[in-house]
Amino acid sequence: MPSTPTAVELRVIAAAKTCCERWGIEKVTIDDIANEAGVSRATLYRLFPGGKDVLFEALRVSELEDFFVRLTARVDGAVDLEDLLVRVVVAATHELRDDEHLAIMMASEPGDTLAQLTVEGLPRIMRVATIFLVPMVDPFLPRRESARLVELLSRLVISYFLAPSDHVDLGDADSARMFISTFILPAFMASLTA
Amino acid sequence: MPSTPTAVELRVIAAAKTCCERWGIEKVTIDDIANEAGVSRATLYRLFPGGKDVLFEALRVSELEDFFVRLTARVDGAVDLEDLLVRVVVAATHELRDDEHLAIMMASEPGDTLAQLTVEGLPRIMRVATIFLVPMVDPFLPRRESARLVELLSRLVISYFLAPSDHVDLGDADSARMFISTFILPAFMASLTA
DNA sequence: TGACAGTGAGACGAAAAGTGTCTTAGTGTC
DNA sequence: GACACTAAGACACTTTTCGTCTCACTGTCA
Repeated sequence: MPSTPTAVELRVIAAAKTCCERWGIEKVTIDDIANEAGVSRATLYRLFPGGKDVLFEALRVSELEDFFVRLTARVDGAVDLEDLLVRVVVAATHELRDDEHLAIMMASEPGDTLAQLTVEGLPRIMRVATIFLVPMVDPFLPRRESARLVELLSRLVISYFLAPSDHVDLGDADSARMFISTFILPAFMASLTA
Repeated sequence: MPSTPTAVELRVIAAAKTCCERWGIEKVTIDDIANEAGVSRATLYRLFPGGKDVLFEALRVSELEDFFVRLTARVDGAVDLEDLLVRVVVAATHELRDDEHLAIMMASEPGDTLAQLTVEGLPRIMRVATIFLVPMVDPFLPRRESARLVELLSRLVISYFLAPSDHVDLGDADSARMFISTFILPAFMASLTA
């Protein structure tokens, strides 16, 4: 939604991220972030009216978009729906496992971080995931089905990331392919256009 | 000076250390520490009247004593003064370099941490260093000279730790021996009893 | 059993920190 | 010279933190 953040906005968001990693979201103050960004408090409130809440919401959206931009880059060249889904799921799982900021947050503030991956944050994740992934799935499925599929897979990737299973490893291509062809694709078979 | 801290005191001090590493001394509150220690705020104030200042002073003394206890263990069996000094200096330098807590503090709050190694903290360091080291040097020197020697070496170890030199590496036994025999021992020659 | 030391919980007012809005003055651009 | 944008900081307000206090509870020892 934030069409294109300006340079100052990006600097402030980056500062928020830095401060957040250093002190945890609980301990950060608006002043900390303003100082880190080399920006006055007035400017910060002008850019993000609403203060901390709005700013951190922007940070999360920004991170989420970065996440999917990287993901998209790693998924190019899929030949069919199964191939596409496997690549997306595997890449997303690896992205999550390699996300340093996420790891720091998870270690220092598990409660808030989990909430951002589940109850509170899931709607936003779904929204951004839909924006990025539905267009990729569209060639293979009717729009309504694409959205349902993306939602289903997003939820599953997060769930298996948070609580790994003995039976499936969505970070492994073979395992992911088996999982997807067995449990996911059949439900969408009737709608398959290709 | 704290004859023997009780179990509760030790738990509170450990909690202070943990919180300090997690949030930095600036951001920690008494409540944080009390919670981490599983102790009520009332108890904390009862144990450390004066609050944060007194508590962190106790933490520093505690760390300092641990430091010298470890140091003492690594210096056993010196045969003469030069040998003893080399061992002490090398071991102390390694202790400093390997001190994780110190590294974390230095990274997150360089100002305060440096102050604790120089202007503000040096008197305490000298005091504890004297208590631990003078008895080890005593067999070789008159008491007054021992104290002066310990002070001199402590200052040098800290200085070379904070700002390493191209000419001397006090973490290296040969280099330290050269340094000590050239620049330190001659000044105390006249007093040598052995 | 009853005195007693040690504790957790939490109320309390005071102090400090943080918040959000505003004004002012300065800077660079058109 | 008008303009947009900003840093600095004053301001009233809210929230957090502090330090002290009381009170009830729990074990321990006599």
